[in-house]
Amino acid sequence: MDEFVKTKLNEWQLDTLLDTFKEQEVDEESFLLLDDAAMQHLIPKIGQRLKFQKHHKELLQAACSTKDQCLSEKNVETVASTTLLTVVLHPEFAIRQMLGGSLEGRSILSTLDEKQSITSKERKLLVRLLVSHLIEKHGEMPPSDTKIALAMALIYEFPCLKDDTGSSYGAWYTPGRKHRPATGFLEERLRNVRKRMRSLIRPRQQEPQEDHAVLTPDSLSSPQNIREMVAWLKANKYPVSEVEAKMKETSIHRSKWIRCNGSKTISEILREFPRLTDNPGMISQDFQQLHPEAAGQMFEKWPAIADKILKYAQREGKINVVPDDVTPGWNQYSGVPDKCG
DNA sequence: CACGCGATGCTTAATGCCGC
DNA sequence: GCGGCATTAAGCATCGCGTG
Repeated sequence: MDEFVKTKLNEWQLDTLLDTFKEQEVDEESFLLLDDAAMQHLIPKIGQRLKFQKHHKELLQAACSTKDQCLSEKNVETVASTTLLTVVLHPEFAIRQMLGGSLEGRSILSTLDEKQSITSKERKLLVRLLVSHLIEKHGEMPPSDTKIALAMALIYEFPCLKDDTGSSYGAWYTPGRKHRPATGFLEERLRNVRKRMRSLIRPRQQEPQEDHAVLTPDSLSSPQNIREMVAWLKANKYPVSEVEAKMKETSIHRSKWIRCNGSKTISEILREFPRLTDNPGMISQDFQQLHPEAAGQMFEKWPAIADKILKYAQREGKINVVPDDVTPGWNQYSGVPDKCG
């Protein structure tokens, strides 16, 4: 333990923790890197821990806001121990790595490096890439600390992206206060992503009957008939013509079943309807039944939208991996594009 | 009660698509 | 290429909920 840690603990009236910090060899560098898990380990008493967390957070924020001053004075060494932490604290927010993973990201990186500025179009793209990464790592509702960390990491990496708000990153993320919601490019993008996700899910959950109130194959069949057909389909792969006919008749039932109580995993779906994958054309037949007006477009645009669907499925935990190359013949997970393959 | 935070809805601007 | 239309995103305001 060094002088910095002693001073801080005394300052924060948490000197009873001195022994623990000394025992755990917490020095200035590791002090600044302490995360929630480490704090929990070091400070088992909740009251003390909360006080510590509060002061620790303030210290980090103060360090960041003074960073620019420090940089302008070329006092790099001072900066190293106080402001680099914002990036080190959240190693997943290595901005260059995050952007370097895509062609557009690399283009933005070179623009920022060369011109020290970006256009509004590039800024939007940058926000999309960062938020996509954020959602991938932390879900749709990342805590505000995480969003602050991302914004801080961004302006640390590219000081030209600083704004004239007090924090220098307020344009990218500003936590909510005084009855005002959080804002900033990152927050706004997150909000839009959430809005779109929910609008995709909600109508299906709320109005499954209304959607297909028209006469459709299985609206003409009794529930008993449907159950019988589903049971038959579980046990029989042949004759193919009969499988296709029964799959067609049960398409609406299947769609409702998949969507009821949230949604099903792919393995659940395939357990209930194994013919979806082992009989080519069944999924596209379902889609044709459910959305006849869009089936053609779906087929034509499949290569472009497959990747989006897979990424969404991965994020929702429906599948574990996303193949690099989604070809029209792909049917490893659900057989969705089997019309093509 | 004040505050932080997220949800929602609205307006406006930007962008994409399509037919000519 | 251009104009009209539809869709999407950004920005803002308001509301509700949980917490201290």
